[in-house]
Amino acid sequence: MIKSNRTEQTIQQIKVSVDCIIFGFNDNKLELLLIKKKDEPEKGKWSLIGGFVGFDEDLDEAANRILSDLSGLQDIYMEQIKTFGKVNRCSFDRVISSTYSAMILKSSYTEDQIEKYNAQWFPITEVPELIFDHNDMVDIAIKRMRRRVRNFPIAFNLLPSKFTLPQLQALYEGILDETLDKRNFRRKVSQMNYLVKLEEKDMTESRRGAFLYRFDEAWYKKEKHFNL
Amino acid sequence: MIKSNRTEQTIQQIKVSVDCIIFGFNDNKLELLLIKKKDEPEKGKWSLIGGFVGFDEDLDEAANRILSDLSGLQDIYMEQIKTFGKVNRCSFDRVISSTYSAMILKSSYTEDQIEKYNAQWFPITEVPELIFDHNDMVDIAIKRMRRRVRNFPIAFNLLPSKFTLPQLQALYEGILDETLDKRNFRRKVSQMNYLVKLEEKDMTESRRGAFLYRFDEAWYKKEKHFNL
DNA sequence: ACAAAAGTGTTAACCGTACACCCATGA
DNA sequence: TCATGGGTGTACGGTTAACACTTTTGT
Repeated sequence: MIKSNRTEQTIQQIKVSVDCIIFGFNDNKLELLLIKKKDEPEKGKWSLIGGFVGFDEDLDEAANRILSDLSGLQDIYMEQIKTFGKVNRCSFDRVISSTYSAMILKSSYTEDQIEKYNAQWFPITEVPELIFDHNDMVDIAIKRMRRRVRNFPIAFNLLPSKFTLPQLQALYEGILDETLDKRNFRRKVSQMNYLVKLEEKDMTESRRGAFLYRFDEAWYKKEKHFNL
Repeated sequence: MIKSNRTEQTIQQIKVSVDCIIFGFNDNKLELLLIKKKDEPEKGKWSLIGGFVGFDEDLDEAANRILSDLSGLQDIYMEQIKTFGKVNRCSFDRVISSTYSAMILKSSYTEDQIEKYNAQWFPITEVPELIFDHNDMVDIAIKRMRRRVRNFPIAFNLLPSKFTLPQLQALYEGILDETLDKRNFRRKVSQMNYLVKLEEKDMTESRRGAFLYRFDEAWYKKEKHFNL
């Protein structure tokens, strides 16, 4: 990083924000958390969860603080996706924005919070028109997430800590928006030793019941191989 | 992007910069373009090619302007890698920096320019200590580039427009820092129809001569499949 | 007994990898 | 003729993809 010969004044006017793309899972579909803007600019329109970065906070920290401020969600691990920096991306100000994305267990975000924060879940096939370039952000985040979800165990946050294989498969089918072969899917799962079959069954979905599984994170960290 | 309740004052003090990670290829090895800082802060130390983003330029444009200003290299297609935003990443100022990376034909950057801009190529195995978090930036860029180079035809800029297969293979071996099987490599190449074998031979490297090939970009865009 | 979801194996195609010799040429 | 780098094919193992029936249990 080198100082250019542009004046400090010019430089200072760029603002830095973060926008959070939060995925949840419901009814076998992927959903996206959006909020309705209460203030200008763009009051009343739908938006990602975003805000300005504080002078004294890391970019990553800012993402978490903003998510927590505007949704009540805390300690969510988010990954940086991309930084958007077109001059006119935001109508009234010069703002560059780094996007961060996470997947969460939808039930960790209560109806109370939804009302309190003026938020709403949207199926990703029905994302409304968003402010600025937020629709582009969402598109990129979805693509990236679909790529990563097959190679990293990032989707287990979208399920309870004990889950059945039909649930897991439905999750993957919902995320990827394609059907998967049940036997091939289960074979792959059975190769991942850190997906631990429990004694218990979940009896709510069928008469026969389906065995519950658990994702053993510590174990995964030793194997570091994931493929679905 | 939503306004937080932090004051505008606080917000304005964050500066936005871009750092460029430029790879070149020489003597079968990957090299990295660095410049020696002429001014404070960190005068005399090695640094990536970086600078502040202008108020009136897109982030992508800024990357190109800065690269051009500080190295003389023009119209290079760069990809955004990641944005670094730790509070203390830069010793004296609050600066967040987006990194961009490109691979260029080293001979397009003349000795004249190198002297003029106080720049120098370093083998990537011998990158010196850089200012701030620039070494981290380089590490991430190299990893990402090695991943991408196998799936996208981004390395052809490092070769003349006509090249031989031994050249191409040496390029890949140099970039990846591993040896590749000649027959497997050539089989893959022969499956990519947009790598067009010419009638001509290059006679400079051997008595027998090696056939020249050409990368047909338009053709590639139809097939969109690359794997080496 | 039947409906509804859970669970289970085999085969064929494909892809990645390992491996060794002949060819063309100029000196 | 020999030294040098260019060029070629095959066999094995692992991975993916396609495919249909049996099991359990509550009603």
